[in-house]
Amino acid sequence: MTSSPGMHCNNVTTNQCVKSDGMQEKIHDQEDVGTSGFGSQRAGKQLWNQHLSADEVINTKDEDESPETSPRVTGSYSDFQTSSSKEYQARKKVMNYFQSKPERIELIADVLKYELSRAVSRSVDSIFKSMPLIQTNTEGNAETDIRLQSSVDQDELELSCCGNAEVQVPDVQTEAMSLVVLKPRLENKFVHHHRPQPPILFSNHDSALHEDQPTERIHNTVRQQALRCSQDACSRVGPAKFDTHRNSIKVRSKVNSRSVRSPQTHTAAADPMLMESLCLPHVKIESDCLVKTNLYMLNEGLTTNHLKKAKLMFFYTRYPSSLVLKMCFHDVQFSRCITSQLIKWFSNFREFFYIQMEKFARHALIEGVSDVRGLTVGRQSELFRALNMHYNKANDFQVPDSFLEVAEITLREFYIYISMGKDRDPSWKKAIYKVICKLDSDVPAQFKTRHSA
DNA sequence: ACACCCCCTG
DNA sequence: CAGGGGGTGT
Repeated sequence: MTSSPGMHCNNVTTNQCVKSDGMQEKIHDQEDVGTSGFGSQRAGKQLWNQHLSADEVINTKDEDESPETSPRVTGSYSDFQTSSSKEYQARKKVMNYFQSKPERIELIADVLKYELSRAVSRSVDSIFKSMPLIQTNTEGNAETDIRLQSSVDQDELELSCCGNAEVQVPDVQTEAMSLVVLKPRLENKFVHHHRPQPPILFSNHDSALHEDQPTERIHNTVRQQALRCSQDACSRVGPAKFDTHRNSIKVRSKVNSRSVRSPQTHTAAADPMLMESLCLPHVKIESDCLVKTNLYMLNEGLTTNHLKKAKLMFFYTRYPSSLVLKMCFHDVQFSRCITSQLIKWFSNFREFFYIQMEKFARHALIEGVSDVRGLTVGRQSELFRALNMHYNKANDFQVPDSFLEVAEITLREFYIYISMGKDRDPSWKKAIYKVICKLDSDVPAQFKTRHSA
């Protein structure tokens, strides 16, 4: 009962911060956009309380019923000091009284033990509840006051019971703050499109976090996440992926990936073994959820959504470089196998593309088209419909004009070569490929942002 | 040796 | 779309 509670508090708090930050990416599809911060906060608290053990529920109740230790909405640090001072004076009188009654010393000792135990429990809980709000909520609303008061309370506790005032909350807050602040701003490319851009729901976590998401929602969702993890995110990945050894590795690779955050590692913070050692049931649940969510966010395999995205990319690039692929699929843990698979996909796309071109070129020759200028590829053309059906089956993506131009050029190339009888050369298509590969255009940034990756 | 591509096949 | 063979370039 010396420094270990304080250390635990700190580690737990750090875990919580990393966790809430790490969860951000899959948050927004689970939140009602119209939910106010306060309402959301309340909902989160309710969910959070469902994780409390019976003892903790009792403590929470006591907290509400004990005015001398309960944080007040309108309270301030000076108020706290004043009340603390009064409390001390009162206790001093009581102690003086009991000094003359030795038989009651044991009783008062028990009472004090109970109070201390309760304060520790409540303080640990208050750290969890207050951290994200302390970081970023600059508005002096009631919620903030409550959280700050809890923080002060907790700080006081650690100063008195841990004897090591340097490790405390401010450092943890600073670290957590850095995680939030360092998150790169997302560019909202979609607003520039003249047509309601299809949501581009490509990948497993296409529901990426909106940049200016209120902290309350992040905070709140961490708790909801803890509840849902066994049904939702966890079900997206195979159960075999969660052995303890891999957990720490995957978490670290997540942090170090081209991901939201700074390259700093939080090994201790993300170490599930450490969190399990804390013997806090709700922390354990969230540690599992954190690990699984991280796995969930960094795919080890390509999904059908990745395939859809790749097909749409084909409208811009027929021969994507590895770099482009990595930029557009940075939610995937790249390996030789993944790269090969992506390359193979585009190879298959090209194959279909060229087959269609050859087919329609020959068809045009048979139909007696005598001038290449008569060969066009419009959006109403049969050729385009065939291509669109293959690469954009849902027809929810606005195919760029540049693709129509490339298709037209390709069709004419095939037509010319065939009409000249060059298709007798076994490698006659190579010359066409050489032309077409130079017609790639840049993949729009929206394919490279976290919204789509 | 390796990466990448095309072609063929199922 | 994936697997595999064969070709080409570095």
